Amino acid sequence: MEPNAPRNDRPVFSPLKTEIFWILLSLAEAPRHGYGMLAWIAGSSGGQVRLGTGQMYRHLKRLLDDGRIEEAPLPDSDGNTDPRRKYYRLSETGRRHLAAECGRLEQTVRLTRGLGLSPENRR
Amino acid sequence: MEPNAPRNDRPVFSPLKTEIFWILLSLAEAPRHGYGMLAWIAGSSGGQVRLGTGQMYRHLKRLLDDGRIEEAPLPDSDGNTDPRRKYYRLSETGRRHLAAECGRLEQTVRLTRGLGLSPENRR
DNA sequence: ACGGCTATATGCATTTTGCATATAATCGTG
DNA sequence: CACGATTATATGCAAAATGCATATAGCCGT
Repeated sequence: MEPNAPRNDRPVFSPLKTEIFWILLSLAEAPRHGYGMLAWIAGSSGGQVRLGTGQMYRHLKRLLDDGRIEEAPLPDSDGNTDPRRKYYRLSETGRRHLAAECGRLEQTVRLTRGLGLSPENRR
Repeated sequence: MEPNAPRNDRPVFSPLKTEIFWILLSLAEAPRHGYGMLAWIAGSSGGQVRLGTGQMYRHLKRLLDDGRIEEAPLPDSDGNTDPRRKYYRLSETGRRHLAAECGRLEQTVRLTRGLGLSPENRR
């Protein structure tokens, strides 16, 4: 084994870091704009996933470049009031990546449980 | 809401980044040394979690300082051959943190599934 | 018209990463 | 027993990512 082997051969669907996972997840239900995603993530994660606005918008830029999200038209639900809002949605690739990561998380949980880690001692 | 609020009030059991999770997980079964942990992680994650030796030993140092792992005596299983080997085990805190994170992952998976992400389209 | 929230974006010091490399001990094989 | 391959821990450094402050500006109620 050569633990220092280069890692640039990363597949497209490499493991997602927590923040990216949640950003994609915040778009699973419906298109949102950045600030709305921040609020959704704060709420849905119970405040545990913490993202500043700086990180959010930088990640959005990269996810757009990667083709994992794409700009979406203003939904009807939006009163169309604020011209600053930019809506995004998952691309097909982004949705698959999210599903793949969820599968990975499931496997990880199974492995962890199998090693005797109980759901007690939470928090 | 103030999405740019400071985040230094992080609780002790903040979400673990993937690499740290796997490092702790590699100690759940039995004490190991750094290089052994690398091999275990590469195997158990199916090669998906990639850690170089540099990251590993720097993380170990930090986890020791944090009190989430502690040095352990050489186990009998080890032929006691190599004096370079340093064994580590989970501290009680580390084990709780690992269990907590596993619970968090479970919740995340449930939420994700609830949003209609199917386990298909894996990889 | 003022203050507070919504919304996107940039600046910058600090930290973290990826990867190469250093150092050294063990082990198998000729 | 000398050698090369592998095991094992550790450091160096350029590049990237992060935390947090700040800039900019539109909305909304009073």
